[in-house]
Amino acid sequence: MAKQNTVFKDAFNRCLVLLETSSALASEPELGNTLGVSRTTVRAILTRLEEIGLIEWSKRRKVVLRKPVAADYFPTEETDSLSEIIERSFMRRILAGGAEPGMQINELELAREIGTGTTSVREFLIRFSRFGLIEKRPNSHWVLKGFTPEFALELTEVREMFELRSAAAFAHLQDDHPAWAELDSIAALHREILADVDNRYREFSELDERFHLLVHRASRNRFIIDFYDIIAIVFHYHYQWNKTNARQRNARAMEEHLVYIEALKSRDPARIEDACRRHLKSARETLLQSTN
Amino acid sequence: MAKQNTVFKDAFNRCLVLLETSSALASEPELGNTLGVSRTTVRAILTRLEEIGLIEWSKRRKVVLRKPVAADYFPTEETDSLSEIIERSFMRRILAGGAEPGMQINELELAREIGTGTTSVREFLIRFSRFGLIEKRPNSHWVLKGFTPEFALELTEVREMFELRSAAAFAHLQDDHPAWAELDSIAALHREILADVDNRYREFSELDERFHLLVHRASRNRFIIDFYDIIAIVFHYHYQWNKTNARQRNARAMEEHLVYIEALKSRDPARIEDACRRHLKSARETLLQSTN
DNA sequence: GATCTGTCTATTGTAGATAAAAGACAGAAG
DNA sequence: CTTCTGTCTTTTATCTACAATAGACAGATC
Repeated sequence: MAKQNTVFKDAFNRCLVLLETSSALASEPELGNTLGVSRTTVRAILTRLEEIGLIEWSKRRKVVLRKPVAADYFPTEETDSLSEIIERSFMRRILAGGAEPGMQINELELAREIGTGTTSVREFLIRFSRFGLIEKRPNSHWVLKGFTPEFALELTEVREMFELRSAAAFAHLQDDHPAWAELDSIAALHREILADVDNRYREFSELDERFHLLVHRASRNRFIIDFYDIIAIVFHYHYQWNKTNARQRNARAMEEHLVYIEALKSRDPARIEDACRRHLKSARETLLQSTN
Repeated sequence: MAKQNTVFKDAFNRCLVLLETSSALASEPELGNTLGVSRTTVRAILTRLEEIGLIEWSKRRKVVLRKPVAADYFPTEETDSLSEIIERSFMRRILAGGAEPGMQINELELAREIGTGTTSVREFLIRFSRFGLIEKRPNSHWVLKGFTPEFALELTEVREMFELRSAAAFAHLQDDHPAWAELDSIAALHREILADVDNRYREFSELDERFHLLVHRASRNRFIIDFYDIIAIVFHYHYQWNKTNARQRNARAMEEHLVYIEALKSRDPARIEDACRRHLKSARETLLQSTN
């Protein structure tokens, strides 16, 4: 295969979701916009919808014949892009276990294990190297530096610098800046989840990312915002594979977030700094506990 | 061609330099160590040295027959690795002119212009993207964000945070830490160059990088140290293509460095911060002047 | 005349192949 | 018994090819 058609499959599935509720389909360019794909892909989707008898399609006329059923969807395994698959597979290896710092990483071996070509693995490793967990020996292998306490400390040191500055910048956003509305919506979601924390504590991971990214954005500095990718990926996988005390940890973090959010809304620099520091301190401790 | 033999050619040239002074050759593993290449490459070098009649070689016996002459060397164009060629060629395009922010970057076109395959260009762009000057639209082209004043300001904002912290950390290095000796050697070189600044001001670029990298290293934080790559590459090409007032600018920067170095040696936090801030301020202004 | 569709072209994402370079191992030489 | 060389295998760096996807343009439809 030269290229996976995951863009098509994923967009197709999302199109089926649209059809669940709506009984009509927009024009090709409009659909492309909605699904975030090109018209070429839209036409491939329409062609398939017609093939499986979901619609009748002739030029502008698109008649929905029936509601989609489970069997119409592509299996979710087939809708992940190759880079997502490689990332997950790689992160599992290095965060979830058995990967000693100093270990060599072999492109060919990794590619075979994941069932993909070497080019994709290589490109993934290059992209991933900016996270500071691996390093290349030119003309030779990659070296795993490992998810060690040093890594966690270096990461959080920079994070603290960046987030304190971003939080301070947040206080100076215009009153009508959309970030304030987003902040309220995030706060509301926190309260909702906390009210039913036993069942919904797993939603914290995504919320956490949304909140901190919003704060970092206030810096209006691409390097600070981009750096948040590293935090996000580390915490994302960390939450996924380190479940000890998850409910309790998440509840505590959400309480801290709410204090932090109130501080931001007060625009009082000292209060913001205090709330931010407190939260970052406990985030650092959480992360440190899971290093090897 | 599957792979350029630039490693071989470059190591071969460096081996000739060794032969200029020395009249004997060490064992294969030792030579490999000296040149930083594998024994496979060392043997390829020895084979060629024999072919062009520079040595006689039989097992452990290596007899140098004559001194190398200019014609023995590979031309320098052939010793640059592909990624260096791509980097230079790309930086010239975006820093030296005619590249508007928002412009699309076409992998195939770039590859053709540089005379290389698309894979190498792609990998370069991925590596380069961490510098914040370009951005990828998935399944589509790259977008040039451009060497704009915003870029320069965002870059220097982070740089200032990092360097102030690193400089402060420098003051706490052990007395016997090798960085102190390196600092002295850097200071001496500054004085040397300043004494003959009209002829030697071009050496500043390299010296600047050496000095600031030394300071950043004191942070012992991989993210801070890695970030210095961005500064280094930007300033490197900036010095190369923006020659207006170069002599004067460099002289001023060197004076500032000397004050900064003295401050570091005093280990007085306030004095360090002051010297560091002054220098960073003028570095920022220099950079800003050359943005478009 | 604005927006749509049919058709065509250009570009990206990925696999597979191959030369260069690294590196492993056994036997030779000190 | 340590270090070297001869030989062989493994891995990386790079090219080329090709399907998926994006995107451009002209004529059709509202």
